[in-house]
Amino acid sequence: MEKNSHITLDDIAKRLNVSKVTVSKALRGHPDISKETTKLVQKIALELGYTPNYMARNLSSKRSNTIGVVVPKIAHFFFSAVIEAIYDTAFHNNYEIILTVSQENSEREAKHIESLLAMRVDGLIVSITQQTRDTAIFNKVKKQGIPLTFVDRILNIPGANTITVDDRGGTFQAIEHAIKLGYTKIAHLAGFPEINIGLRRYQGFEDAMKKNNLPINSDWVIYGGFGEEAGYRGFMKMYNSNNLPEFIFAVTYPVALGVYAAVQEVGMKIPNDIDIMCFGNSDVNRFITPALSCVDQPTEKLGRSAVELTLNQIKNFDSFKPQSIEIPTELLLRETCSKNGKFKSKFALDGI
Amino acid sequence: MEKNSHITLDDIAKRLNVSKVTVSKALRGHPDISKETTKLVQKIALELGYTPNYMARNLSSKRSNTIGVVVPKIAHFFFSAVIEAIYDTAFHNNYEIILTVSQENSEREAKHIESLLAMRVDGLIVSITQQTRDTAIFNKVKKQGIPLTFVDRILNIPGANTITVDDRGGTFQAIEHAIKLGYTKIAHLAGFPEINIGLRRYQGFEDAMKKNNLPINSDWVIYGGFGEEAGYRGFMKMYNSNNLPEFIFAVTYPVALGVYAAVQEVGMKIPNDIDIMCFGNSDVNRFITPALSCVDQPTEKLGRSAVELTLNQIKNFDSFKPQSIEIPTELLLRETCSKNGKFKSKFALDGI
DNA sequence: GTGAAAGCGCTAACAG
DNA sequence: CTGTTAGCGCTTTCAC
Repeated sequence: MEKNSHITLDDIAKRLNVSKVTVSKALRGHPDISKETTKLVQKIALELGYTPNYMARNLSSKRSNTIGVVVPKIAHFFFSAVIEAIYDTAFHNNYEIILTVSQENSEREAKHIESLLAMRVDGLIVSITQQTRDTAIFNKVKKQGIPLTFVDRILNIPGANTITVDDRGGTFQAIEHAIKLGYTKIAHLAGFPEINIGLRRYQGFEDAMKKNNLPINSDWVIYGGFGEEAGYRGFMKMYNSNNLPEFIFAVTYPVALGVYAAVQEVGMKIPNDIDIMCFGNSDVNRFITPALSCVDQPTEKLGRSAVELTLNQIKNFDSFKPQSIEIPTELLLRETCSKNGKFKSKFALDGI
Repeated sequence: MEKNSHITLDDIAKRLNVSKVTVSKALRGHPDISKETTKLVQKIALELGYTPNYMARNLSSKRSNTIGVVVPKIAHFFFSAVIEAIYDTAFHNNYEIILTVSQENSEREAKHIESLLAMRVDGLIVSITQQTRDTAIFNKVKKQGIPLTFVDRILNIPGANTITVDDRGGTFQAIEHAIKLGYTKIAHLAGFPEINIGLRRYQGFEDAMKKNNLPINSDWVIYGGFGEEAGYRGFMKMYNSNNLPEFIFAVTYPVALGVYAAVQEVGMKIPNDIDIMCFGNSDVNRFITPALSCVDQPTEKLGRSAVELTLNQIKNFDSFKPQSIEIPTELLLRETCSKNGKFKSKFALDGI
């Protein structure tokens, strides 16, 4: 029960009358050491309850077997799913993850990155905050030669990898679907244009409208953020000006939920009075009434690719060329924006 | 851009013709060093882009300023909220968190704990998997003198702290509420009795039934797990035996969602044909129709307390006595189990 | 196959 | 106030 009473290599070595080098090698299964010695060492190590000291190991080997991760939020469907995939992939590659949370605060983000550098992570995976504009800290990361991969919310840093979903194409597909259903008066609650996902999703909207020769009504393109309030306010603005569209595409699912709230408040009904769809899936999309159709982001693939790409760069540092990967999305039709009724029940349970 | 070209204390020392001890102290703001030297050192450190090496620091100081965390899941409302609180609290105390995810797999849990021990975390916070029965690894943690705090899903380990919510009292309150509304035929979908939350919630159910002289019908106490399928199967079992209760208390919200699915499938309606409530809140509770009343767990407080307690033990190692904290819950009434209609609209947005 | 020597970058203890 | 000495526990040459 004593504090700081750890068994060391030397303890094992003395017990067996060998040197600690032998023990070190045996424990790592180095071919230098004979089978018998190796077995013996491992037996004693177990017996003594030896726990290696990674700090010492990493200090002398100059690698940490660790990837640092910075995300803006955890308690959010998208991020928690991506994070889970990151953890899984790292685990299967025998790497540790050190996760930090910026809480959408860019100063905190920078602090976390400093810490991660100080911990000598072998690579870094970042999804930036909504407010990140300064690139200094990221340039520092690259200057120290640390592989850097941006996920979903990206920055243009020379030498960094980026992994995004096809925001533009996914949105395009969704809008085209709405148009095929007969909608022509189409609104877009668009987040912020300074953030890449806001910009790209808007472009997809624009693409689809142009291709179908539909006018873009500037009253129906509303910026204001990615949260519920943005959706609520966005709808109310259109409602109060007595100029409502037939269909709304929301930049995120919380924005769509804000619209649901506003629509109910004014006594209208989705999807009959006004129809809606959004970018991004969540549990709520599935269970809300009417169930909310959306552009589904492959979170698992995003997280996995981020780790694999970073690992790849760590292991092939000299020959590696920075990559930008864009992952396709899928249209997930439920009760909204889906007149044909070909959707699964929202209560359909997986595997039953 | 070179790999592994880090500035060290010595580099700064040589530049200023002082010893590296002076630099080390100056950088940490040690009172030994004069204001001018300190300032000068900090200036040069910044200029050179110095990043301290925590591995070296921790190796020699024998502390890591780090708390290890093991949770069964991330992409789950309850855990992601607790984790976020853990991160926040650690951040404000200048501690780092190393989070690992067991994916409800006890072998993986043990592996992660070994890693965290090897990283020499100063303390450990754990919420065990559904299948954890073996206590060996936790005893090892205590043997190494590492402060250990269990959160929500606990194990009985001598010397460990536990932080739980009042599962028994919260359930009691919920069942009493249902009884006051006039229900007497009450069912409980109860998870697994081997897990503390399963056991405690069942006890709360039992308490309320006994106190109100209501019989407990063994056909209406159904075990089977904490997920959606458990809820689906539990309801179907009662339905198929032509013996339905008036009210169901679900051990978790996924179990309740499974019941929603089953109820819809057989063409019944909640809350008129059968009413329901559950332990645990989530976004879905709020947005589903009818909105699902529940026992609300104070996730923020759980996470915060876990970190504070662990930190307390780290800092007062010798005088510290292990603690068991139980945090009260709150009844959160929405559209189910709430005949008086005094609930807020499910679409009510915070702060609007 | 095995081990002795050197050092990773830093901090703690003590001496000046 | 500043510097010297000695490690922390491990891995990496390079001899034997």
